[in-house]
Amino acid sequence: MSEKKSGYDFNAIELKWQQYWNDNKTFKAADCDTAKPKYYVLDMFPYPSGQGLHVGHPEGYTATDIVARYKRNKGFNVLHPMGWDAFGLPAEQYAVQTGTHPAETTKNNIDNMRRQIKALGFSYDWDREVNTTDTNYYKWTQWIFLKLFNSYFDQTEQKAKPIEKLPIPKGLSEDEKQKYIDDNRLAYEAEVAVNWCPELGTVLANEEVIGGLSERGSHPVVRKPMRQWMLRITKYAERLIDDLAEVDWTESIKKLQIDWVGKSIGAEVNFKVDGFDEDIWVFTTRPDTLFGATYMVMSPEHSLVDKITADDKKQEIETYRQEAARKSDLDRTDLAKEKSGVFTGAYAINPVNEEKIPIWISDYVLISYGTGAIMSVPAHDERDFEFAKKFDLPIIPVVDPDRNELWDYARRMGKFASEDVGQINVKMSNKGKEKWLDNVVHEIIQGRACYPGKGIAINSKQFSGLSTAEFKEQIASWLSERGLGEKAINYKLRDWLFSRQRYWGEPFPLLHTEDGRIVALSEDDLPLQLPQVDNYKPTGSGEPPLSNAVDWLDVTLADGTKCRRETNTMPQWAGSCWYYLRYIDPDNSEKAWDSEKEKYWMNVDLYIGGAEHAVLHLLYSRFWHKVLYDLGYVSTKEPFKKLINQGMILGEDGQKMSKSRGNVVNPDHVIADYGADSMRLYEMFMGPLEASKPWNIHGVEGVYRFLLKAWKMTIDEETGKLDSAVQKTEIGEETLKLLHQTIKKVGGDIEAFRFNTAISAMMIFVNHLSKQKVRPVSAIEQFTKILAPFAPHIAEEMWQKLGHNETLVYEPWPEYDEELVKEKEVELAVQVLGKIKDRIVVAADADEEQIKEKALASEKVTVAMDGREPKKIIVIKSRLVNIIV
RNA sequence: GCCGAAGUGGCGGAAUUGGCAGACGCGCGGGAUUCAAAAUCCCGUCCUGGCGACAGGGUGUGGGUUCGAUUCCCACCUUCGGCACCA
Repeated sequence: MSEKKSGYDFNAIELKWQQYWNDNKTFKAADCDTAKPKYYVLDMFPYPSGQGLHVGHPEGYTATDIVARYKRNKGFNVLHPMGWDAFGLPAEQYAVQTGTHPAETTKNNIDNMRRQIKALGFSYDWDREVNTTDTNYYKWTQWIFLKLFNSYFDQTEQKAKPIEKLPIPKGLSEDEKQKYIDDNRLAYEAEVAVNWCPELGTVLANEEVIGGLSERGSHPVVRKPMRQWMLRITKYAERLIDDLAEVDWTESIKKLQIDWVGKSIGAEVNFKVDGFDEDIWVFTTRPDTLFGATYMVMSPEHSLVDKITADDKKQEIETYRQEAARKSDLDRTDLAKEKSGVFTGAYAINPVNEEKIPIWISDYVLISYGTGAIMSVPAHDERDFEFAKKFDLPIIPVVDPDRNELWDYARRMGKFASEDVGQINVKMSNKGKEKWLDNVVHEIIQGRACYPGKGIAINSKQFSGLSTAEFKEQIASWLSERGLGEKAINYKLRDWLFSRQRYWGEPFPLLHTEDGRIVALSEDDLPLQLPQVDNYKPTGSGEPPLSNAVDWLDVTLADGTKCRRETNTMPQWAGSCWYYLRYIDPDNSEKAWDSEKEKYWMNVDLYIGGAEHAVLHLLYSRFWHKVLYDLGYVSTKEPFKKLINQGMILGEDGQKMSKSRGNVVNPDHVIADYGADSMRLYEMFMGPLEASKPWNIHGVEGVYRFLLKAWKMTIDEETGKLDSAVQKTEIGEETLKLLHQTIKKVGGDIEAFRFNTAISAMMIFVNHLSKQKVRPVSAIEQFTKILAPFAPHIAEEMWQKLGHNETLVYEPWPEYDEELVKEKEVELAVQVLGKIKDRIVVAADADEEQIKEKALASEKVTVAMDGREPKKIIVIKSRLVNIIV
């Protein structure tokens, strides 16, 4: 399209100003400038994919750019950086297929995406660009890893400390001492079950496994314990929840994080195994139902299963375990609707009543949560109830339900788990409801139905009659006194599996000695560079690709000890966990960042990115930040003050954009046809930042027309100079009022991230001003300033044509006068009994009496009142009048 | 199943300490300009009835609170996003 007859040659204008900003380093952020307040605006940095930018990226980037530019106008020293989260699988897979080194692929992709991002005119300080795959960057990722490795978590102080300060129990041998230390590090090695695909020779992520088969090629996948590096994020569970109070995030994102951490309070209880000298610990949130525990279930992976299984059950147990191993975590829950399990032949002793209860294994018990074993109380747990029904195990009720809670529970369930009670009917009469509840309670205390709620204890010896809450308290002390259990807190959050069997990631700065010890590199030996390899595939035995780097692999220490390097690499999260800190001091070769600069810039005032990172990235990042805080490297508890998740931009068909649907919009084309300013403006005009909304190319035309109109009200189409209607005169009353209203609205909307309505206000102003025969220069100048954060190129060009030589990036934001914003006269709706009958115009400061008088004087109102007397007259100033008769 | 967000014209959306529903933009209809078209400009545009002034209805559905509800409360339906037996 590229309509340039109007003189609005956006391609030329945009190129010109991008060049200007670049040459003049207009957006360079000054470190530690105490003359100005600082403002740190951060985008989630992108993975440089071969597809390049999609229209979703610029949405968040435009929002932050508007804020960054606005804050500069408001006198802030703004830090607004950009970089690349460049490790990751796609470049590695491309390397496997083509032999191209991932570094080369990555560089090309970055060059392309940088070009695309620059074409949108964002005000980044490009001198601070970071790249997680750069050795000068990942040197410090490795440095942080060493900090984790060389720290432990002090339980009483609830913080990380250097490992040298770890108190070591007396009387340990050298080996035991070493093991004790290693077991307390924040980074530790463990055998964990991973999704192993023998055919592909690699470990797969949960989402790469579908129905027990690999997503690529449909090969069988099994759960296999493998040696992995883990990070002790669970130590920070409590603080990750508590410190959310300090940040300005929406309640729903906070809740997402809280639920992910998944704190639950209960007790761990010790069950002896009958005939063995073994203990099985179980975690329960309902220690008050111990008397109702009629059997026990262990996860198939539980370490005691082999030991306690009776000889005649071994075959059956082994078969079941193998079946369970074949299922991924997802399949276990999704496909296994019907409960399954096998009896081990062994019995446990219930500590409260010495009853022998059978021990089963079943895959509904997860090895990774709690202790990997549960006590089953079928009368008060739905899963246990289902299992007991299926295998005909006894059900002993121990809670007489609280009737209110039972009613709520039954209503939520929609039905009740017993055939003998009729369907629940929400519209039941009170009497009917009581009768129905009587029946249900009867079913429950007969053990024919399950009720998981609170109530009064029954069948629990000396504890009978206690409320659930009292019982929990008393049983906890009772168990504790006898050494049979303790209060305990469990979290759904697991320690972070931090190693990957990949090539394209940060190498761990660790050595394995011949005799099995682990030695960390010293900080002086960093960076540990990624070696060249001929083959990017894992070896057939599942060894990571780095095992192929023979020259790199073997190391001999100064004392002659022979070592092998760690061949796993870090996950993509590692680099993105701390990039916001490197932006503060990106070229520092002595330190990860200077602490004066850190104190000046942190924390991040505004962080915008996709909702897909609302849980993991933010949790991991916050975890690292807290460790760095404990060790004194950062000055704030939390990294990100204000967080916003932008919504998704859908295709024109309202579907998620994807290559297969063919509905992907390429920003390059939009910029070529309508310009970057139109692209930016449209992405903000579509709707609220946080909502998902469909792309519509006609919408781009709409905002383009707005820019064109703004251009034409300023510039003469023929001469390219100021239009003759633009004159140095006083601004007329009406225009002045609208101008001040617009300044107020746009500023307020930017502060509240309501960019769509800010643009609409500017449209109203341009619609008004472009109709005026004479257009005062000062009105246009002020308008240009408020347009600038949204459409910076056209604004700079207009600013220049208005006779200014300097960029308007640092021009002060226009002030508005509250007096001028106010309307002098207002129109009120006059209602009779809530229905609008007429409208009256009154002075803005008219009092109630005057308004009433004027309203009652209306002829239409008189007709509508039909001779009745007003009983009450409600006056809402500047809104309406309602007459009640 | 659980948790979260949201349902407003033909479309994207605006309006909430409860006070004139539909700002702004798209699309559509009509007109101007043009040999004609594109572009541009002007007018109209929630629905129903009426030539009309006007009347009635209207914010997913059904109730409730209120002088007054898109906004608050209860129940339900639908869509999207997240989680997945967490004892």
